[in-house]
Amino acid sequence: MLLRIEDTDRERSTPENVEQILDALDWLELDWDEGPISQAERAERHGEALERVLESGAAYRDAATSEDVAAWKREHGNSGYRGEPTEDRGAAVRLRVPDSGDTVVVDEIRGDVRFPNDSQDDFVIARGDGSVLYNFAVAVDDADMEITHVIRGDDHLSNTPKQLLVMEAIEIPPPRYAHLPLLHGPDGKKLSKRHGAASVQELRDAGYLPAAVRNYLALLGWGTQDDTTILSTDELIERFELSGVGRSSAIFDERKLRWLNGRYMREMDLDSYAEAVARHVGREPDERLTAACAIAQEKAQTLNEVWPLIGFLFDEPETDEHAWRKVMKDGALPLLREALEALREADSFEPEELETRLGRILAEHDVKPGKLYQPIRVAITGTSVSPGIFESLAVLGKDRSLERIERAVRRLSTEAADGNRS
RNA sequence: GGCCCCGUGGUGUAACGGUUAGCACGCGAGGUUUUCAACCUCGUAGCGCGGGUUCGACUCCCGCCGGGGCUACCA
Repeated sequence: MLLRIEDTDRERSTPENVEQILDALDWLELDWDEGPISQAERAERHGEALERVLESGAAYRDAATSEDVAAWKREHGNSGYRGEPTEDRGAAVRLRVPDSGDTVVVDEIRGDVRFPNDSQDDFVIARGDGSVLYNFAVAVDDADMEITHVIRGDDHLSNTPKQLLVMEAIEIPPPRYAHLPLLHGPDGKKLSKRHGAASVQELRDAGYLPAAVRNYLALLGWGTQDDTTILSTDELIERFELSGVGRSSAIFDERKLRWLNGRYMREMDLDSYAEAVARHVGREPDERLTAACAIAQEKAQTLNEVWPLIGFLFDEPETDEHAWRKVMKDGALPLLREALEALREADSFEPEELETRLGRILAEHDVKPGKLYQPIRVAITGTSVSPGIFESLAVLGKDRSLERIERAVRRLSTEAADGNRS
């Protein structure tokens, strides 16, 4: 099965444009091929095919401009435009569409879709300068490249009869067609590069995993009989059926993608996880990063969320003043001082020992865990949200932990003194 | 305007002539808990409308309404 990748965005394909699409395919870990025919060769074949249809009478030159056609339509109602053949070599070339009958698209997903020929214009297949237009070019390419399946967005369904008509004119057999439901943005309009929010590049930058994106996308417009949600790529390949694809368009829901991505993130093995995080934040994976990932893996739904959780282990954190004010009050200072002592005496600085030592303080004063742990958290991470407190301390290490808590104690003391004075 | 496609909760879907219309995300409540997540339990909400066909319609037919796509000497 040879499948043509079709950019559904209505832009002229520029090299940058194509580059982007190929990048996206690579990121999604999808295989692709440049195809058997070069760009130059294609142009040549288009020219040949054009000559052929002109000679056979399947197409003709017509001097009418688009304004002329519009005027013609106003006069003749909504039936398809038919032009007047001219000898003018500079005129555009139109394909002669039959006056009666239907052109029927046999679609693997939608069944037979009939398009009445009398409502179809004799459409332009080549400009006055001889360059061919999309609907003509793809039909010729499909034949030349021996494309067997054209699987593309629903927005191309109405183009298909034109392409079919072209293939009929140049006497080549059509490929099989399957028109997938379109993806819509939250605004209900078809998703395109303009939507940004859901382009593959955006998804990558937002920290989603290729496997999760593949899983999520497959579920838009398609589902298994038992409605399974989590499907590995192997399972996807195993279970996917074109015939099972739905017909209605789907709205892209990033919240569900987030959830799904979180599942994939949590199930990754630590090394791949650290590697993915490293690549995402532009660092080299090392032992420290791996240790950091180990304590954050349960908490992040996207790669973007990882660094905010572990950044404090690498750089001096900036203090979230809101969190500070919320946490550093009433009993915080004395508890923090005690914690400092307890931690100083710790020799292993393993999570278990830290929990024991700090737990003792809790028991002595009969305070809720949050009263002690939140101040420590803000002291060492700068924020009130972080991985588990014992793990965080352990990975940060004794010296740096003590240093940061000391600093917090100093600041608190100063603030208390200032408070008393005023 | 013309041609075409589509219509199950907020979202993605399952069931396709007979079910209390299932599942997942989200949302809400509770539990667990050192924060945030995660996790567990319970709950919330749907067959666009109107006619047929049928003993029986979400499922079949027609109409309407709604959404979308195409309608370039663009791709």
